[in-house]
Amino acid sequence: MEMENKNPYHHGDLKNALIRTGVEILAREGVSALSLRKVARRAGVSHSAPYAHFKDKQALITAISIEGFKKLLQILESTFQEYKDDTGYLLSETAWAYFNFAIHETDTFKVMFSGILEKEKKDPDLVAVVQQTYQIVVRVVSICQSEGILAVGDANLVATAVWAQIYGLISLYLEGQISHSILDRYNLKSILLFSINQITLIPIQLKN
Amino acid sequence: MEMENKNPYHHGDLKNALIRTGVEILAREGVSALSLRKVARRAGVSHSAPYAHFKDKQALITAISIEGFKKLLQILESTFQEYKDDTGYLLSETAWAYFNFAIHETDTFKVMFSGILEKEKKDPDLVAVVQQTYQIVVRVVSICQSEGILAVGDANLVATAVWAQIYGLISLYLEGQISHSILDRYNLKSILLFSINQITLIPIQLKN
DNA sequence: ATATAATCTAGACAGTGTCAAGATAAGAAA
DNA sequence: TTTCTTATCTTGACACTGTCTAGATTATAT
Repeated sequence: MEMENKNPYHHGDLKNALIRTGVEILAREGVSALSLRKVARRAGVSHSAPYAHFKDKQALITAISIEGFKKLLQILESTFQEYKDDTGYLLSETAWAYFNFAIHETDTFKVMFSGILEKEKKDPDLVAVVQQTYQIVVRVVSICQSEGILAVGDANLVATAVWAQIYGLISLYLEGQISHSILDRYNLKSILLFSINQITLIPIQLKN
Repeated sequence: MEMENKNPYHHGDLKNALIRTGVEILAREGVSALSLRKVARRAGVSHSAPYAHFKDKQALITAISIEGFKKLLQILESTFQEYKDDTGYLLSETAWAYFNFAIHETDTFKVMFSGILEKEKKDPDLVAVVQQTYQIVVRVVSICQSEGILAVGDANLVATAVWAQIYGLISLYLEGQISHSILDRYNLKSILLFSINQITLIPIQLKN
């Protein structure tokens, strides 16, 4: 919670302030409440001030998206550090960390992925941080392969399959597409674990 | 391509006309171009005429969504009929049909699932058709289980896992999150097949 | 100190979703 | 048939939105 004390009547360090405000609105009021004008208003500037720092609304969203990926990256990174030697739990804990992020930062997650960001707009910073996130999955997969937990083969392909599995489950859950009969009978952790174990060669578990 | 010939100066069978127009706009100009006013304009009525038939913009989108699910349902149904006895191909062809639908009707697919439709709004008709779609997956999974292609266990859970796998891959692809190195090396069919085979007990193939 | 560039404001434009009042037609009741 | 009622559709308004232009203000560099 660092603050820029200088309150220069006319300037601040907008850009970052706008991103922060955007992230807040996203977390508090959801993706549908995220408008450029509201961000500007909330940040205490005029409605077209953001255009000095962002080409578009899309550009702001991309910046927010990057912030989200950084946070996710950090979470996955620390999970990796914690379990990189406890290989029996590595995959499941990584998946669970991913899932947790999506559950708790739902709207950020939605903005990071689905719909809003079109694939043409490949901002280099975005691409970079997405790549880093993906690389963690690849690393986890490689270790699991050498431990006999995942089938051998092109680690990139396997990583894509694993990522699709986890991401698919998260998406279906967030969109309320997982049948009630399932949600009533099992908790999320079990469902996730079961799904992952469809992919593993030997069953793995979640810690605690 | 049935048409309502009667062109009653003042009335038609709006509601269906609005849905059709919406579907068209979605297919031709994408989800971001889908506005209530444009649909109305295109259908030749005033901008608030739709409110006689739909509570909301959301309600129109839900109706369009239902239309999409019906189409998907029909595709999966006919794929099922074609391969229900050719069990070696049943799972992969179902998955491929699903994938194809998503590729060709991308924006309809996006509307059907992600983001726009909030999970609170559970229109009974929508829920019903989604259920039917899901049931096909369950049926496919059950057959694959009895053929030793998929692991035994709660068919609902396995179906969820399988669906998550396929849906996840589709989503990642549509959002451009599948790494270039993979897309360059393999074609979509192979990637899909590889992913599914991570889940099967014995390798399956795609026809032709 | 002055010129140049970055930043911010104010105002406008064409869109949007939604609501309220009223016109128009269709169907039911008399 | 004529009248009443209800569904449908139009017009106009309101508060929003993203984006653009012109001008004010400040920082930076010369």
